Amino acid sequence: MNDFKIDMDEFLPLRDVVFNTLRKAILTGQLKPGERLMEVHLANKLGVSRTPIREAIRKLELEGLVIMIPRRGAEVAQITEKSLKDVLEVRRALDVLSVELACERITQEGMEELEKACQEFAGATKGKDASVIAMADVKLHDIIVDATGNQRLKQLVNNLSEQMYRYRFVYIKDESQHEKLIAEHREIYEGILAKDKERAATAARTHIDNQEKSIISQIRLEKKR
Amino acid sequence: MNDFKIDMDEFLPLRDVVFNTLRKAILTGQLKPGERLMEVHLANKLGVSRTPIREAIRKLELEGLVIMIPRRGAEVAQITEKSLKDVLEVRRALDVLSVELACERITQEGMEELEKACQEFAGATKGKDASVIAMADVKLHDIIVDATGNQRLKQLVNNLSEQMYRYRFVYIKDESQHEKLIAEHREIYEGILAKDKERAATAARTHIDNQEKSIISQIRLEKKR
DNA sequence: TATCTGTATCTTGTATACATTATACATGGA
DNA sequence: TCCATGTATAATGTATACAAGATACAGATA
Repeated sequence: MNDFKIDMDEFLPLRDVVFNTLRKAILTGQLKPGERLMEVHLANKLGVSRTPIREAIRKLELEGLVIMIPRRGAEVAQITEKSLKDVLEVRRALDVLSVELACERITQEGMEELEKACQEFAGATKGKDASVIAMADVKLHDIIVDATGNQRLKQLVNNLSEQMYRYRFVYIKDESQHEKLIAEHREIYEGILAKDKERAATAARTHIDNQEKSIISQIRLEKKR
Repeated sequence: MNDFKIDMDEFLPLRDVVFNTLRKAILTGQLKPGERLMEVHLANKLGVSRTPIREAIRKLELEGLVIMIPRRGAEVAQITEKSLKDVLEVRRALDVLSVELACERITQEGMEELEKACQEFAGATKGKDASVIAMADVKLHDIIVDATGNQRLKQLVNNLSEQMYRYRFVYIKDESQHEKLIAEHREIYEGILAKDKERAATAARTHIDNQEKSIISQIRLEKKR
């Protein structure tokens, strides 16, 4: 369709490139909780000056991914079991809102996309590549928030989801869970198709509940080590 | 209790002072939607260099209060009827979540504070000072989100609330609404007291619905001018 | 030995200088 | 008259220089 779709990062201001880079590094665990973010160090590593680094850090601070200590600088925020429960508590409410609104507002095409996404997710679980599965999962959920037509909601849900990317791979890799995940997605799909808010909401809640269990148990494992 | 409670802004980094200043200016309407934020201009006006100005703008950008246009700079975000409906749609869900969690988790002291806050709000409406009423309103809602014990939820609700501070004063000044507001607060209080989630949730929803009506009608008025 | 203090060093906080790009306006040609 | 193009201006994007506070460690003192 568009042969010129090159990497748009080339045209972003450095601060945004740095912001995306650092964020990804934090979310994937390359930068570990508690690790200090020293400006000159990062500037050398990324080959830019301190200015874009600083501006990126300001944004990460507001997103809650780093915490600032005055006159000492920034460090990667710790993720505690409590903070994760807090995030999931909010996300549960917003995911429920999303599917309810989707029931009201989704278009014919949206519904078709959603069905395709369900099938593609199921297909992805047949393969072994966790990142493919993760992408299929993201796409499916994106279709739902897009169907709400609420930009703010989409932004918030995405932000909250990203906070747990680190832990996502674990329950996505766990093959014994795949059938359950497919069924949960199916149930959400059916709920939206039937425009049955109650059913869709319940399914969304269950979906989050299961994620929460999986992630929390993983955190406890990590803590013991 | 603490005689040394001086203005802590003295000790904040300039970027935070600037951030708070600009944010307040936007939320109170001193900086109008569409108005450009030019760095040198602001730097001169506030008597600082461009660096803290830029860092403050990065944070405002992430908060959605300003939008960035590449190589052109920042301007105050426009608030459309659509964007306001989007924000309120999310806030409705989070306010409902807040009161439901408060039903489960509020302490004895919290409940007492809440009752006091209700009374103080009613008292404030007797006076003519809109900012006093607004503060009483903020305090009341703060007690509720605090009762949830969920920091993330608190942060998000506060952020979403702030987006409408500009319009708040209108329905707060409208004396004919005061009795209604007091009754709505009372109903939320009663719901939480009775630990009746359904009742509290319904009251919270009604509270937002009424705000929405009031603010939307005001925006339509402004648009006509 | 323990504690305090002073200093060296490192890091952030702030200001400023330089590079690059967008905008406005004037000038010329169709 | 209208449009295109060039140039001046002004803004942002980036880098660097300078100021000031925090940390660590050595040495002095009790």
